[in-house]
Amino acid sequence: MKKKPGRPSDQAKRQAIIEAASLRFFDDGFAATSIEQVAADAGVSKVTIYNHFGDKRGLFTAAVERECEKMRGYFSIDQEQDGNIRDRLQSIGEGMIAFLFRPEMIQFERRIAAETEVEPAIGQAFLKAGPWRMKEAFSTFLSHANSLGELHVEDPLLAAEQFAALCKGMGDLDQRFGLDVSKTDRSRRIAGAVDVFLAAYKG
Amino acid sequence: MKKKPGRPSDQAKRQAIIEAASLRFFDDGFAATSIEQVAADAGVSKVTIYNHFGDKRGLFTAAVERECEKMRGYFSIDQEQDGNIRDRLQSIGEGMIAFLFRPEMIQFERRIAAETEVEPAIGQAFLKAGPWRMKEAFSTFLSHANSLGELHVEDPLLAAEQFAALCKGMGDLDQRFGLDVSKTDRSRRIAGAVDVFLAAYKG
DNA sequence: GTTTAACTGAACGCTCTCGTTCAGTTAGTC
DNA sequence: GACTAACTGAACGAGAGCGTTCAGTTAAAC
Repeated sequence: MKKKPGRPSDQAKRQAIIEAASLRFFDDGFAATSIEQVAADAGVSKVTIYNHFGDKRGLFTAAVERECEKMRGYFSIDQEQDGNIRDRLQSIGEGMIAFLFRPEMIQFERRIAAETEVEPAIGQAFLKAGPWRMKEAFSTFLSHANSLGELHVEDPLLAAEQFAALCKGMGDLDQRFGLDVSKTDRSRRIAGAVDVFLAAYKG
Repeated sequence: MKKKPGRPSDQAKRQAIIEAASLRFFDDGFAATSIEQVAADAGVSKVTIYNHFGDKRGLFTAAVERECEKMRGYFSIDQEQDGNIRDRLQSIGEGMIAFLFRPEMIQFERRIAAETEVEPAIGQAFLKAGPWRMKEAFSTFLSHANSLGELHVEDPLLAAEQFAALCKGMGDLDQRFGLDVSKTDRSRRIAGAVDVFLAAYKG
């Protein structure tokens, strides 16, 4: 199997390159990032990057994959929490917003959206790793609450979307277009989301 | 007042430049657009562009302003429609989504978001001309419905955000990341939005 | 030790676009 | 017609970054 002769490729270097590339790409953007800069950051020769990833797009794709991989770890909603349904919704909403409104996340989404134009697969990969995964996780939570009679939800996937959307409100727009959303604004939206959601779905 | 000697600057050319620049900038992006291309499109010399707008950013800013100006015309919600409140909400939701989910709008938002990083004022200008304006308009509609007793809304601005967010659901993400959202998906979300909204706010 | 292939550093060709310069033309005002 | 300033076309300088090449070094396998 592994009877490849010659010096083996250095996986630690490969990882260092992807790491450095992620930082640059998602901080500065695809066009504004130079391969030479990434090489310098990773402590590696430029040629090594081309050997590993072929070209700039190849490197970007690898960086996106790694970032999506990271993201997959984040979504898990405890099905068996205690506290009443109202409090649980509240805390789930807070967690979601805290996660989504981080500046790095906003920035990352901007980059992905921009590159989706030229490479639609990138957008899809992000959707699967992020939003859709979150929606699935939350909708199973809702199904569970439904079967316990705490909620009365007929379409858990739709309801999951609705709750997430209510929590964001128009705050995601403010964030994307450069404004900070204060803690109190976030709380107001989340509280309002819980109110509306329960008014519609209380069991 | 207007006693400027010499050949007057050609306002028709100026408009043609902005027009051409808008197309290129919002189709291809800021970096990918070359001044020479814009000059060719507008049937104008490159020097003329520099005389009018100083540099590339100046031209971009002018294009954004023009586009925001256009957008301001679009938001008006008839306060005195007939039909019950349910039908009116439905049709407002449909109008909103049809407007927001146009590919040109998605594209425009991507560009603005990208440039907001380097020029925060651009993001603010967009928010004021677009989302905030829409929110205002819809919230006065809600206030009106409230005073008629059709709805019971205590915080019209929050409720306006909620309705808009419910209509979008996660469809705006799908759009931004390269997927088409089908007519039926949109309708399902809008219908769901009306249901939830009325459950919470029916007078 | 020999072989094979990954890595390095530096240099190079290439292309692209911004922004400028300049001589010459054109469109209005006095 | 004289004046002034906007416009044109073409050329240029300058910088940046991609991707390649090459001679030389290093790390593993046999």
